[in-house]
Amino acid sequence: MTRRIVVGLNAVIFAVRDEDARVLTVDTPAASRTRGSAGAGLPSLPSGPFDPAHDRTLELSLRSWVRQQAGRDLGYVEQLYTFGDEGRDPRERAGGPRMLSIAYLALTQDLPEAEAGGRWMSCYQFLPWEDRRAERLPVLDAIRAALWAWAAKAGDANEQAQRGERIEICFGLSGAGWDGYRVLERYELLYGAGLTHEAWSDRGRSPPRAAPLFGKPMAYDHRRILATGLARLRGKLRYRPLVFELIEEQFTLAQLQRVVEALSGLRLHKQNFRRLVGGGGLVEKTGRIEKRTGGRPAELFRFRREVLRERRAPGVGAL
Amino acid sequence: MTRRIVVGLNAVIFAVRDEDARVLTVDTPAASRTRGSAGAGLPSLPSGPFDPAHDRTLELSLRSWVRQQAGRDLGYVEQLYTFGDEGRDPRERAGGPRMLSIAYLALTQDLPEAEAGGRWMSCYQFLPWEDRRAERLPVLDAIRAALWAWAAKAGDANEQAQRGERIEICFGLSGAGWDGYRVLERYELLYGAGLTHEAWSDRGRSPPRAAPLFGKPMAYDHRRILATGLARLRGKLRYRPLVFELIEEQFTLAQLQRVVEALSGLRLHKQNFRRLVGGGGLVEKTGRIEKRTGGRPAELFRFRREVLRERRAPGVGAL
DNA sequence: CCCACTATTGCTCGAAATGAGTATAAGGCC
DNA sequence: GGCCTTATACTCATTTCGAGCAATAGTGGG
Repeated sequence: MTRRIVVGLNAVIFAVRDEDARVLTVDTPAASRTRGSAGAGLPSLPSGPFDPAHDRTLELSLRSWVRQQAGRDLGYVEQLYTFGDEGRDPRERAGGPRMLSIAYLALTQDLPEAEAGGRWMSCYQFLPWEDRRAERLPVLDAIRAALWAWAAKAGDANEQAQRGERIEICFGLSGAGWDGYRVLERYELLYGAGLTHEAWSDRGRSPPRAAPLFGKPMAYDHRRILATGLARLRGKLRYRPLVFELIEEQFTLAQLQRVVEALSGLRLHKQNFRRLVGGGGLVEKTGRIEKRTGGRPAELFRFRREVLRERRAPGVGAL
Repeated sequence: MTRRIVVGLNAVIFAVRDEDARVLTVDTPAASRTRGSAGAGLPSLPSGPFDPAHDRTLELSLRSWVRQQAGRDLGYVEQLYTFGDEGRDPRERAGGPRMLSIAYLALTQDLPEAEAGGRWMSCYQFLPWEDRRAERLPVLDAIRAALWAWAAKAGDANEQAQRGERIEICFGLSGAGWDGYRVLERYELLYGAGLTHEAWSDRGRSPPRAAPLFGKPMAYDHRRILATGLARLRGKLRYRPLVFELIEEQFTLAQLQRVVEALSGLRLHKQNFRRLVGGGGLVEKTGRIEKRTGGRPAELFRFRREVLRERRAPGVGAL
């Protein structure tokens, strides 16, 4: 009845560079590696303790240890989700305390080359199926094949149909098409179908030979947390001007578009994007010009703050 | 460093009856009343302990004590937010443990007359400015007046402008109009302006005489949690078919519309609503007829599950 | 049986947003 | 200058959205 609870804070910190959505990772301390993946130094999300004696609020606590570890202040921060399933951290097993993690989403624009073993890695190494900017994505075909095989293995016809429906909705095979927002649902579907490393290592087993496993694994349930963060970010991009937290103060429309594409994992129609952000009042000209475009020089824009008063849902909607 | 943490679970349980959005409340145990409001038996949200020794997941924990207290199973449940600010629970003060609350949103359709002191209360008793179904809302004028007075009291002109902008955005005075989603922002603005009971009682003070205070108070920070829940519900209504968790299996379009109106706090154009849900494939005819309408009998509809495959964001969008 | 009343249902119409395409402008580079 | 590249300006058909008009099918009163 009086098992101890330890509360940790996790941060999913996003940045964009070189047309790539990146997340800050750290090396997992060897002492706390998961069993099934022992020896593999898996990346994990930055995390720190919540100290109930000193931290006045959860967010301040997060900001303070990130400042200490990364040597810089976070800009935009919002709470994501609290993860508390039994067994999500192997340190619980040996009669240890129950581990809760409160995850936060954070956005930053310049990438400080992180100290203390931190590394900026592309999100899409961990969730490769989420990047649909390329014309053809071989990994998606492989995933679909593996998922259909899993659906076919279901016990009764009813469950087969249910699995099929989930696959269609999650991976955009039905009339609705691909929904960039369903990042977490897709990860959980793959996990449930035994198509991620974590699905096996969490149960202390090693995957069957020749089993297809998709994406690089992370330690603990951190890939799930990353998926939660990316889903939230993509969702909110539609109706809040979050992009501007991730880009310099002045930018060309092409730069802005590339950042949005990197985050949404989709290619956008250039002229319509320009109409959307320009006509929608989301950005305004600065009058200055950027010449290093390779073609015609581009005008520099900045975020137009007044849009917050004018539009109900100022974002790059309809991804 | 080793202050104890107690984790509690809160539930914001919504239901709709008599064209009114209701939330399940319980009487606050006298032992743990807040100082400033001592004597007033304030309603609070149902809450229960999270027992790290026995509860495998947070959601199962929530479901189990709700089942015990209310004698029934919850349907739709989703995690809302984790509240952990110092001082949000007066039990922390006497050197007690740090209190964290993980809040959940739950939806249910039939209202069991709750046992154990539970009562279904209209949300809009606590957040009266959120119900804009009536033509003219005196409370809104009073709120605006009080907020402008607060803005005028700001130190420098810069802060005055900032306050003014927040007021305009939150209360729909600018071009963007009213955004039903910003429930929490509005509550926090009022709280910050000292226009709620809790703003004073949290600091152990009593409000100045003749200070306008809006909405019924709840215990602790539960009104903030309620606002968080209502915001989430309204937001999600737009792109997920959550309404159907709150209504009987078969319903007329007018009934459905009244439920949506109760939740969104807005009046909707009848014919367009019908087009939205019918044409959008969200509902389908059952063939049966409801005669007790007072006018022309109405057809009965049901939720059309296939819409999940067909549309990316099946909801009653654009409230 | 006709009529007033009520609420449902079907339809129209213009404004606005959306998706996709064509054309033109302004740099660098050979 | 001619060519390549990218930015920017317009066009056009389609869909969606907001708002109103009209017809329909019941009830209850005289």
